[in-house]
Amino acid sequence: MRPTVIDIAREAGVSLATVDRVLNERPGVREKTILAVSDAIAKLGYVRDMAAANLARQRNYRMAFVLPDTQSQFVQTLRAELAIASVAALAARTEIEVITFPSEDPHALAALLAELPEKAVAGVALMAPETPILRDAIKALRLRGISVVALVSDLPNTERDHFVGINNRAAGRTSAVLMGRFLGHGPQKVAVVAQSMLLREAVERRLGFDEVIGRDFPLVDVLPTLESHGSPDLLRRVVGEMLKQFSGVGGIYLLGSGHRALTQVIDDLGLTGQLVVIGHELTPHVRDALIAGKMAAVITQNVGHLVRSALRVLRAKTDKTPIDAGQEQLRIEIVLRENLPTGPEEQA
Amino acid sequence: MRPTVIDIAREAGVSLATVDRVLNERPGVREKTILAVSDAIAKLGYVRDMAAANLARQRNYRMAFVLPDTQSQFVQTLRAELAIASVAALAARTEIEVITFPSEDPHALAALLAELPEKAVAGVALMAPETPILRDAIKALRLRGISVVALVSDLPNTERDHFVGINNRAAGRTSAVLMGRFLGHGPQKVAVVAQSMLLREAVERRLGFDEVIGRDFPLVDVLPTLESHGSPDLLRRVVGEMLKQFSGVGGIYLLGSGHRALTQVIDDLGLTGQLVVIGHELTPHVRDALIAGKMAAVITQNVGHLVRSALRVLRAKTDKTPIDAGQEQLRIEIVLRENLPTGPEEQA
DNA sequence: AAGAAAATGAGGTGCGTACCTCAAAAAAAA
DNA sequence: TTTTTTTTGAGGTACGCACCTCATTTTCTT
Repeated sequence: MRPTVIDIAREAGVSLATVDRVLNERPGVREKTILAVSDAIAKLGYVRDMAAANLARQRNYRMAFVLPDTQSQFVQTLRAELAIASVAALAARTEIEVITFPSEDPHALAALLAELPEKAVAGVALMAPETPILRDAIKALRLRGISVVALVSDLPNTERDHFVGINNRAAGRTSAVLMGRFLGHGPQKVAVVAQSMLLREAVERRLGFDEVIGRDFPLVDVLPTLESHGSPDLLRRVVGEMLKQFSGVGGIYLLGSGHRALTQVIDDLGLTGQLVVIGHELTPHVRDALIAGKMAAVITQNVGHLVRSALRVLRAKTDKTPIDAGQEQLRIEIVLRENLPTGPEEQA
Repeated sequence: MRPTVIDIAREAGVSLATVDRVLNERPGVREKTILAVSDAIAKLGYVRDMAAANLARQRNYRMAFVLPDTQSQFVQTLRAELAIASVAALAARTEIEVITFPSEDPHALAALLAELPEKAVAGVALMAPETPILRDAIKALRLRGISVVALVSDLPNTERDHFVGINNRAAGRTSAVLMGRFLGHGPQKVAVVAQSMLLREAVERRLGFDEVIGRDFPLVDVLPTLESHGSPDLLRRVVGEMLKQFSGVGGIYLLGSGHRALTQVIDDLGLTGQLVVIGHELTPHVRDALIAGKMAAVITQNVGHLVRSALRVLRAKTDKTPIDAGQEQLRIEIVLRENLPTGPEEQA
């Protein structure tokens, strides 16, 4: 039979009230008594029943997910996963609130964060670029006892409790190995396309990519980054020009997610299948491109895991419970057509 | 405020006892009343608090993991992950019992399974090859209300509730794509090495491998499978002979996990770095081989996720709760040196 | 309509924990 | 020592639910 607080009290020779004071770190207990209780806990192998504890505590975890108003497929996927997780979270007395901020306005973001304490939020998962204002806002949240988790892109110079996401530099390195090996032998050129090099992730991936190409694939020449600034037309134009201008381009590396305009311009030039196209984020369009053979590989992270991991970490932080590092480490996933996760049902 | 059973009773105009009868599917309630309660549940958006329910139920989930006595690194990793999961599971009132059976004795396995009902086990996760005797044993377990989950290798013709693991055929296909692309152009030969082709996984992977090589890489010639039968010496000899006999061997595909003897024989012949070696299961040795550049890629599944998924599925089955297909779908992971998980623990 | 059967209600207890109050005991300070 | 302060104990209530009993009401049979 699993030991309960009553067993601990008996074993330690103290009352239930004292055990309770020790367990919940309430004041008014001598060091000696705390030790006696701790010993009893260790001896009996007591594990606190968090379910019962939370029930008694009447604790309702309100967690906020703060996301930019970007219309990208990645953020949309994230929102979709959040919607799914919300349902499941309800059964674990956790409520998820999704808050959207204007992606270009750090002040608005800070203002939204400042409102959180009044909403009785226990933790915040935040996907936003780091700015001085944001640093202050996070500091303020932490001071009010609200846990903060950086989502997707890290906020290394802030006081966030944790980062949930992948190492983008390593993701870039992974892309480079695949690109280099898929290109095969002989001198080749690789074009790099990004939405904007102002994005931290893009910069980090590019760094990792260049690092490995330079080290392991000396015959591969990486061209300067082309920026689309979110415009399909611009993307089409710059890529089109690049492909006409440079001969010997064997691959295209997308620092962001694959876009319809990109595969289309390749199609238009009759180059489909001749270029090794590698990108990030397994969005619906990228999925199609993989199946159609228009992209060779995608480096991604499992957005479902991302959301669940953020939730678990936030819960652990508010419960002051240790987190399982192995479980929370997100993998840099390589997806080819052949290991594309199928829909909900695949298992034979 | 989240609705409780009391709210449901008030809304439906019935007593608490009736709501309870409906919720727990106890007899003695008219169809009409059941509907009234269901409507109230739907209207209020009631979600049963499983934590409180299980607390009241005094439910202790005893789950058995039945594994072969194989000394392979994969099974060892599995055991290690189970040990980790046991600690975490305890906090969720779940006890894990690991049972070992002699891998070559289906009767002994069946006998062990037959003992489970007396142990008050709620569910079983089973890693074993399918035999007629096993089919009967599983059927008997199901009849006694015990959930059965197939682990790692599926038991498709049995009455198992669920399969937790990857599709090995798809894993073989994935290996083939990498092998084909890594080999580059020109005619090449690929050797295939397995412990034994009696293992279902090995057969399925080989099928998937041949399928894709035959379809997408017509210039690649896949040699017959070499079997090591678990003996490092035999492995060394057959691979050594093969490499001397055939010229133009550019790659080796390991249907199982990488073994020290294999990389050694390649070393001895001075072929390290010249062969594309691809295998399965990220065991400690394979990890080293990746870092040293002796293996190009590993196709694997996350054993931590495997264990946690099996546990979640077993819980869901005993609770008669729906399972989240998205979360339980295990990914076919591709691991290169550059995206090797850096976590504190090993993953296989 | 009377009796039998089925459905429902009222109320209680317990699961393991949190948190509260008030009195009593022990330790520290005077 | 006495007084003050600190520590501890005893006991209660609550959380949301499961499960039990027994009385009462409703519905079905004949």
